[in-house]
Amino acid sequence: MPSMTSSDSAQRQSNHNTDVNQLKKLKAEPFARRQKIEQHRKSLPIAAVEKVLLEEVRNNDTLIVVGETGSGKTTQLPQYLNNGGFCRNGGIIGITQPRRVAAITVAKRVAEECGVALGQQVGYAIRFEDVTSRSTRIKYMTDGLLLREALLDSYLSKYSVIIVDEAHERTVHTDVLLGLLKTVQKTRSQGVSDAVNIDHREAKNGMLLEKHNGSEVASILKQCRGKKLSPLKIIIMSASLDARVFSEYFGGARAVHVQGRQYPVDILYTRQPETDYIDATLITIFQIHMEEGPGDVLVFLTGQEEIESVERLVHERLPQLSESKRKLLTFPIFSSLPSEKQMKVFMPAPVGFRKVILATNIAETSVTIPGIKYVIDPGMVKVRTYEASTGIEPLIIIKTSKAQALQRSGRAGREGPGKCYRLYPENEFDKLKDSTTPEIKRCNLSNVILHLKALGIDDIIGFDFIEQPDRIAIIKSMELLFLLGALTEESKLSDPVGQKMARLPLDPIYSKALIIASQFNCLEEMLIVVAMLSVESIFYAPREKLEESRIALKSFASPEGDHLTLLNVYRASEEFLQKSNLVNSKEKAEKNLRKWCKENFINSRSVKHARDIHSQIRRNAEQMGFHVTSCGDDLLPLRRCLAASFFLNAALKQPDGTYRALSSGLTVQIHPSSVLFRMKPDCIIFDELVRTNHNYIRNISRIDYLWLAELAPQCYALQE
DNA sequence: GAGCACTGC
Repeated sequence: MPSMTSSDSAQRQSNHNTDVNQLKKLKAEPFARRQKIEQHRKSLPIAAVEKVLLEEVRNNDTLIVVGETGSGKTTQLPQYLNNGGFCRNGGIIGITQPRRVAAITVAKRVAEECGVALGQQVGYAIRFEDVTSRSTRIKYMTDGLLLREALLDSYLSKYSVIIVDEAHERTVHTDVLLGLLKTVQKTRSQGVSDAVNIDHREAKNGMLLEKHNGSEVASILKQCRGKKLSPLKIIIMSASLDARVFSEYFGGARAVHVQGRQYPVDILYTRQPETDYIDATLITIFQIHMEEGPGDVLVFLTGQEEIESVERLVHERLPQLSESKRKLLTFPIFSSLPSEKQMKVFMPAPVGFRKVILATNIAETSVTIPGIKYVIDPGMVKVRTYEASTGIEPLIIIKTSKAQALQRSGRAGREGPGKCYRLYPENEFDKLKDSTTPEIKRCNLSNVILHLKALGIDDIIGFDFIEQPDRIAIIKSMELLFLLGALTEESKLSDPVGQKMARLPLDPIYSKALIIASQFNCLEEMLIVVAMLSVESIFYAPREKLEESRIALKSFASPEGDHLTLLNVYRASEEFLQKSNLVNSKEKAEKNLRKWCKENFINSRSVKHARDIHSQIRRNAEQMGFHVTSCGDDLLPLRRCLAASFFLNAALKQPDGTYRALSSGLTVQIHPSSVLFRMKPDCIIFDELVRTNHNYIRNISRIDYLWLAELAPQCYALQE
């Protein structure tokens, strides 16, 4: 699957200025192609109900659209609304997606269907990338991005319609957005009288913004005071057959069902429950290979370890088959797999060969692999959970939900009729939960709370969520925010600390670290550390090259800990890139950087991501008036700032070499990947606590015990 | 002396 690069986006941005050329190109476009697009649009199931849909949207403020895969709802409905006059008076139709790739690919498709250049009437916006312009009327975006926009414009006043797509996935962002939209819709329909009440908060946000963006804020304020806000239309789109939850949440909103277009998939169950689903998976793979016609196989497993062991077992058993039957190739895919290896699943198998794709959940929604005819679903999934009492978020393996099983089997019917092998008996299916527990019920809520508070929503427990999060989880997260100084004793967002933390797109602890660092002249360094902590693992150590990777790591290692080590890695990569830039083109320099990363056992995707985050938060920090200064060679202030922000994650060495986490009282161990694994300093702070065989802490720095009482007196007092 | 699903700002 083609991935976006920043150079792509730069090119697209420059396209905005070449309308004339675009027009010429469009005029020259073959008539046949346009006709083909029109034909395709008319053939979609949703086309049959275009008039009904427009009528329903005109007559109702909120509408639920239930459409299965292939209905065309995501690409067509916004076009219908645009043609139906819903963008009159300059209103924008916003469509939110849970994933970035979806926002990009759908926007591209719709721009093509409309015959316009991407970024003009049709565009998209995701983090780090805004491909929209003043003329954009249909805007695809991630739901998280719209939530961010709401912090600057709490009425979402530029949108006439907001469509929340894939609402059935129930991500945290979707759930918070639904709650917000409900409030915004109410306020906007009440019009100008109530708007005045919120002006106070607008003004407060405005204060923060004025330094860099006074005109934008002024215009929002003017909009709110001067004119009556137009009502907001909300459309919730879901693929789940049960629209009731959404309908009830929006006061009995009407629901329209749109036919999907999928090929039939035969569902096969086992007669008996399987005791070992890995073994059952293997048997099924070979059964399909020996007995079924051509077509590739997609197997859903829970994680990297399972994928690698199934792959090994398949190759062990393959030689037992007759030579003509050995034409079977396996391809693993999971998110942490380097992208060049991920790409391989998209390549067609050589003639006569059958591809077996061993995938995690990534193949459920995030990537669509062509050629799949058979799906093997053992019915298990690995999910992150949240323990409010300890704050740990352990990963556990559980049974899938019915909705998930349906989603998986649907992967076999995209190009023709298919088969799905569920490795459990049919009566087990009936016992599965209808849908997956919404993320908001199993995650840390500190960011959600910070966000809602910044939107002026103070009563979190009383907030009208579509599904209420755990009361205890809310209270725990509020406690954390209070200890970080983001909330006052009255649970109000503090000014300026809480206000500033809410504006940064980071974990609250990281935001706090930036605020403290700005006061101790080491913001330059902290911006790098926080960016590096925000991405997936920076180092990778393939089993076969363990020793080599260890030597590579040593050249960056700091005796003070992992935070300074990450700083060293970032600086080394920057230095390499700058030197390379002097003698190479930008593309060549980036390619060289990837090579440098590989040689040093560093994940180049993570470094790229960290650089993007770094430039974003650096800009944010400057906009908020922070002084980005460096502490130079003396990194003591940086370590003190780490202690002052990560004080809740402090741990003390015990006589047996394990550590005691001070706030939770848990016994923890330094993860073997840490540079401090052997050093074992007396007092440390850590970034993260993960539970596997032990309670492991990761990303650790040595600190002085006395700093805790000095820098976090709200938590620690010196004992006599 | 270890292995962590997937997203997102």
